[in-house]
Amino acid sequence: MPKHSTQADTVIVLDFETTGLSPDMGDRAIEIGAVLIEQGEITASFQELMNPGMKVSAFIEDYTGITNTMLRDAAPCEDVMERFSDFIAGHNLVAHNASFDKRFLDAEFARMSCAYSGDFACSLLAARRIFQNAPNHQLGTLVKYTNIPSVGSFHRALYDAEMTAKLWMAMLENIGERYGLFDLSFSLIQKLSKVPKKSVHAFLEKC
DNA sequence: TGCCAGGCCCTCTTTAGGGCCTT
Repeated sequence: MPKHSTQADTVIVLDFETTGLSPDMGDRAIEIGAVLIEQGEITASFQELMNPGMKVSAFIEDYTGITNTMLRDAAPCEDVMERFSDFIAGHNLVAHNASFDKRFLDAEFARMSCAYSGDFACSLLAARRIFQNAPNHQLGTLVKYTNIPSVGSFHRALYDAEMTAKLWMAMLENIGERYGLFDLSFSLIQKLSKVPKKSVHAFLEKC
């Protein structure tokens, strides 16, 4: 879908579980989870395990709870990513530490000559500016810090995507209440995420 | 043989180093 047709009032929040940290070093995706936010509510979701064609390490099995046995019968990455491409078509994208998920999305899509039209925003960069007093900016810490109810398992793709989506909405609400901004655009949060921390207040005052 | 990420961001900075965050 051409870039100019990206829907401005919706966003997809996504999270990858992977075999490691770097697609450039041969790491692959093993699970994708995502939710669609429309008008402040989660209205759709996507979750699939995928077979990376290699064994995952004991560390990854322990870290994610995703075992080699679970992946043995999963669909190949290419099949899952083709379905995921349809799910995200036309939407802007959000992830916690988006540079990580963007690298894997780009790498998996590059293997199948697939592209996407949306822009990325990073909930980690935004949270570092909006919640400057949080103990740290790991997803789990921010979920507790913002009193988001949490009853699932972190480090599974759909749950992390859901928690990131709720964090994203909490950040929009926080800015809205503090600065009287109730028509926050995706691009404004992108710009906020590049503002020096000490200039965040002045930036939002001008909006 | 041994090693292996990358981007952001702060500071004791910019001719650099190291912590944070993601799996």
